[in-house]
Amino acid sequence: MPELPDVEGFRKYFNETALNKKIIKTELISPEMLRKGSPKDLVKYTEGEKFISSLRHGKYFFAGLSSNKYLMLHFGMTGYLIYYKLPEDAGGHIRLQFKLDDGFYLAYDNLRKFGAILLIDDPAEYIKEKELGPDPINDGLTYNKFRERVDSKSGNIKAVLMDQSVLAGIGNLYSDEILYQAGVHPSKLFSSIKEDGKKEVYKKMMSVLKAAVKKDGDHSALPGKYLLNHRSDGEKCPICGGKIVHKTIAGRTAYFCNSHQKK
DNA sequence: AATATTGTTCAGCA
DNA sequence: GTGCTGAACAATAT
Repeated sequence: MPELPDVEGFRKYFNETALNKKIIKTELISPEMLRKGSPKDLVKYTEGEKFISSLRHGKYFFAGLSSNKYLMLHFGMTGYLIYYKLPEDAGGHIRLQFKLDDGFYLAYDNLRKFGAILLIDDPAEYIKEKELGPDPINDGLTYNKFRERVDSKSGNIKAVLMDQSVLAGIGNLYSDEILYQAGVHPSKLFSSIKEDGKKEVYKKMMSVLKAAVKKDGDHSALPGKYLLNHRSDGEKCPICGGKIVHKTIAGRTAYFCNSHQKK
């Protein structure tokens, strides 16, 4: 699930469950997911420490620790956070588990081991290292700023929206959703879109992300006119009655309406 | 049984 | 340097 709205949902969940709690025990069940540093250090800087803050940039989540370090989690395609009292209520693929001082556990579950676990010093530095673009929600991205980031790119609009160095947080599903709402074909070049269309892409990007953040990334809670709940071939387009089709664009499976998103 | 999958990164090529 | 494609990563569902 994890694109910007989903990860923001995890952050909220973290705030409601683990923030300001002390870690009694740290268990790294899948040490290969720790992409740098030693498991020993992960334990050293988390056990006995408190979670004191949380932040998110794009699809990256950071939990601030009282040891002055940050736990960075990337969720890949299948990661999520889960809070539970009984270990049998944990997900089936727990990779990292914290026992908290309230008797509950907070864990990072990830079926496929894409994603990453890291212990870092400074989120801002990490974001710079990764060359992540601005986060449209956190950074209050204006239309001018959006144009500044996107205008220099020559790839198709879907690829540009998904490029984390242009903007951080949009992936396959939400890029499709934004273009569907804006009525723009995913394989169009941004430069070939008329002024009005460009503005529409920006507006829909902001409104779709905001709406999804409000629903904590829960797709089924989004309005019926969203493509997210109609991502399959031959479905009737809830906006214009056209047909939903798919095609590989920017290396991913793009779904779009073959009638109101014209090339 | 072959194929697809909400993400990232890298090699190879134009 | 830019952009595109395909592969790799890993595990599951259809």
